[in-house]
Amino acid sequence: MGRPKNFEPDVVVARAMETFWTKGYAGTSPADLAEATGVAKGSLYHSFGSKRELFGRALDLYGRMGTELTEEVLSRPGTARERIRAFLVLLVDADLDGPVRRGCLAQNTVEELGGRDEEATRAAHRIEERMIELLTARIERGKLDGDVDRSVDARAQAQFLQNTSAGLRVMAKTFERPVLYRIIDTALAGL
Amino acid sequence: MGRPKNFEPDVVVARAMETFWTKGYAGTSPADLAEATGVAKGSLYHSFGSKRELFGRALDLYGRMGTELTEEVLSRPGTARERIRAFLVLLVDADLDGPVRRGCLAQNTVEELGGRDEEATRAAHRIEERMIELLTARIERGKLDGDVDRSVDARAQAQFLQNTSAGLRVMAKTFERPVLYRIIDTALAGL
DNA sequence: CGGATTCTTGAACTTGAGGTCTAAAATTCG
DNA sequence: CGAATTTTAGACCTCAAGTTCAAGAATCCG
Repeated sequence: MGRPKNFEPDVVVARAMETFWTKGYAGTSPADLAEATGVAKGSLYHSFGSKRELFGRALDLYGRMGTELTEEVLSRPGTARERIRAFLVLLVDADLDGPVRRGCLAQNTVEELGGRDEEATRAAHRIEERMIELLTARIERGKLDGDVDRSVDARAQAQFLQNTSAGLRVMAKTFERPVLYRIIDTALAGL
Repeated sequence: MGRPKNFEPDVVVARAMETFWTKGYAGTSPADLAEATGVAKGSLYHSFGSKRELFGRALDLYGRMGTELTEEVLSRPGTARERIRAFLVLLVDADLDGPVRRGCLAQNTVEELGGRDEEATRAAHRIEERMIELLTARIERGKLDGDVDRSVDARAQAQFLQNTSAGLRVMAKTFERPVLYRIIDTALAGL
């Protein structure tokens, strides 16, 4: 029944994600996507409908990958504080070690499309909310483990840490590593 | 000699700034600028050279206005902590009370043009550095006044606070006021 | 007043983005 | 094998962004 697709949709979405992440939504042209994915423009439109839809899939994938990575990093052995530091350091390092400092796709989306694309903005917001959940859970566990003081408001701390992370991902675009590391140290003083 | 301009360049730059701030660099077309400033496209090009150059002037103005406002807010009577809280609250309120949540122009510029426009990125970065200077100075003064503990590393705190501010301006695009205020409270715990 | 000079403006031009369409190619099923 | 069905590549279309320009308007100087 018909000719089979010549590409793996998941791979195409992943490559599209990389491109959007690096060049931004508006900054990515259909031609860019065709080149990045190795699939011709016509086929992309046939399979994904529009640039905007493909972006939606890419953002979705980004959220799932990010959540997964975060869970993984936070659940490794150590105190809440150690694990959260590792998490923040990872974000900074990932940005600074890459060829371009691209920050966080969800955040970039809010910045670029905020106010102009309700759905994309909400999707990005949900990703941020989920990060707060994961941080909250890790802090709660720290309380049970005894490495976090009982008086700490886990949710408030988590929101604060998400804010710190958001700041870092912007700051990482122009500031150098020692400054960013020092910010992490200062931010963790309250845990 | 020659026909006089029939507009005030400073006013045009200020209006252009508002437009870039609200719609982003790429999102602002020459037609938008003509409409916002009341000056015909051709005249704008005659006077300012290009969209990019006009943006440069706008960003410059933004930096000066921001610096001025910050100095003003930080120098009013009160402890360092009170003044810095007022400063952060002001940023959040300004964003949430406006018709659109536009964040910080300097930061938006880094997000949008980072990596693609070296000069704009550097200009925006200088604005952020200048904020750190102002915060550092205010904390140092707090130490002299006796309302900040001598053991505090003023510069590290200032960098951390700039990071918090950067985070808030992104978070303010999708999170609600109580969350943002709580983040401010948590961030100020170290002062 | 005439001319030199500088400004104003709408129209015209160029380019590339975003998207559609089609003819050819590939594959499965009967 | 051939019919039916789907994918593919890229030519093609439309539209707006960003810029330039030619023609006219206002001012100063002699």
